[in-house]
Amino acid sequence: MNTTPQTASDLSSQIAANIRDAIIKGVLIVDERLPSEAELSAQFNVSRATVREALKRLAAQSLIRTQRGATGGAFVNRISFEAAQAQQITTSTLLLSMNDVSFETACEARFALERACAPLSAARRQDSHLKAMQDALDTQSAPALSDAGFCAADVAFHRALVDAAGNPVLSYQLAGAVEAMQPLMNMITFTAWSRDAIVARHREIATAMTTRNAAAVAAGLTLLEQETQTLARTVFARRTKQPNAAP
Amino acid sequence: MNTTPQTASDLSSQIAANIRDAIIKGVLIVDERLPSEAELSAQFNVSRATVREALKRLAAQSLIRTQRGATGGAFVNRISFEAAQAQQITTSTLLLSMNDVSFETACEARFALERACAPLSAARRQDSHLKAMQDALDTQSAPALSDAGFCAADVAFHRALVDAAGNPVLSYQLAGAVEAMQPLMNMITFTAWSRDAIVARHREIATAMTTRNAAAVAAGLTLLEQETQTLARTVFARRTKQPNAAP
DNA sequence: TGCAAAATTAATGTCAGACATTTAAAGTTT
DNA sequence: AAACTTTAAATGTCTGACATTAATTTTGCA
Repeated sequence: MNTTPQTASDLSSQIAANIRDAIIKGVLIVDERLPSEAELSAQFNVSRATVREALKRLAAQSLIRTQRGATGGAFVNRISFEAAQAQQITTSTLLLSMNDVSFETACEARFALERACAPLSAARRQDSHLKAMQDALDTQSAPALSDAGFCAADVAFHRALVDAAGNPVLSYQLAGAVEAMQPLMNMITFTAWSRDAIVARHREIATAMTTRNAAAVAAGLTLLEQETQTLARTVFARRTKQPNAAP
Repeated sequence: MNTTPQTASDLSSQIAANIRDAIIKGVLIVDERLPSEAELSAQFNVSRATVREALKRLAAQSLIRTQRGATGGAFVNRISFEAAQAQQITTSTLLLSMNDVSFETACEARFALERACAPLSAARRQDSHLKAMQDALDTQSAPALSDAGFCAADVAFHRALVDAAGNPVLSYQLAGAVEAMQPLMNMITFTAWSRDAIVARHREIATAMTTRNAAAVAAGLTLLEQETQTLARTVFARRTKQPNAAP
């Protein structure tokens, strides 16, 4: 397995890596208490400050949690899907914004992944998922909605679609892809016309979900992807011709 | 956006969250230097030790890097796909092992995602990808190979398939799904017969990739998924009947 | 003058020890 | 027995010092 082979010269990294490996290999199990900071500093022969820096690193990855008080200490954390998702979203968002990933590439990835859910979602969707999609649709249809609000409802719609697959692993993996697209989508100014087009596709997809028509869900997603790509190209092309509007 | 709404009572968490938000919102840009630890401790009115714990948290998420020496300091890091992948793999692996996700659920997610790549991979694959797949196949065909080795080659095969899609975002998102399955796969003891079956499916997929037959790639993956699920069910059923062998 | 060696400096990395705060458990009193 | 108090053990924070690193400046000599 890949056990972070980075040669970290500073002690706190080494200690963090050491404990991390113990957790990954199962030497330390969930909810087990680590030795106290004083004991760890004795074991590793470093100061308490150094141990603490190592523990903070692990806490940042949700690998441990700490508790104060008499029976407190550092405990191996059971990573929850929620915590993992939150981390993944942060990382994915920054990854896209910092590596000038093209809108095209990100969009393609997102819809490809979402189509992967279509068969499962169509088969397993509950009424709650249909309702969530309908609510998002209603929000998106409001004429006075801001662009940011429109995008947020868009995310809600697609997350409902993904969650309908009833597979938490799938939901987790896709959270990053769907949410990380939001800042890129926010760069687009949606005209009333383009909003109508998107909402129309969403409506088709929602209908297909209701009738459990997997192929139609996938087809709707493909159509939506094409229109989104076209829209983005148009917006970016116009912006290039006429570089900056008023600041 | 979701900006880690956790009410962290300790100062180092608050400071870390503060700086993290500044990076996410673009107040601090890539390669920009943060104030020195002494300056930060003055700004936030805390000791240097506390600031350092905050910085270590950010470093653990690859948000910053630090450099020693006269012109050193903490710099906003450009998160690389590599670093993000490594983190995602660690998180995904622990997530699966700690939440007793069933083999079935994980397997379903993995193949669903992989099928999402099939059309793109078939269309864009280069000779290098075919070669990587072929190499993995050759490795898997060796009769004296250990189970762990067989699984490692399996991962290599599927990663080549994913990378062939030529979409770095897709590769990043799927890295977690593919790699995190490995420990679960390692729980299975592959008989010679089941290995042959898997290799045969892989061969079909490789052939379909060569001829750029997207539908055949997807079909091959579906077949492989079904066989893997059946195999796992068999193995686990036998293990339940006859709980522990020699330790 | 030009260049190499040495000193300077500014930053992070580490240490030691102290005190503050939190929390559970043990002890005490009514 | 219940409520209160004390104790102890742990993390959280602060202070000040020294070690180490690496860029920059100064010095010294050919």
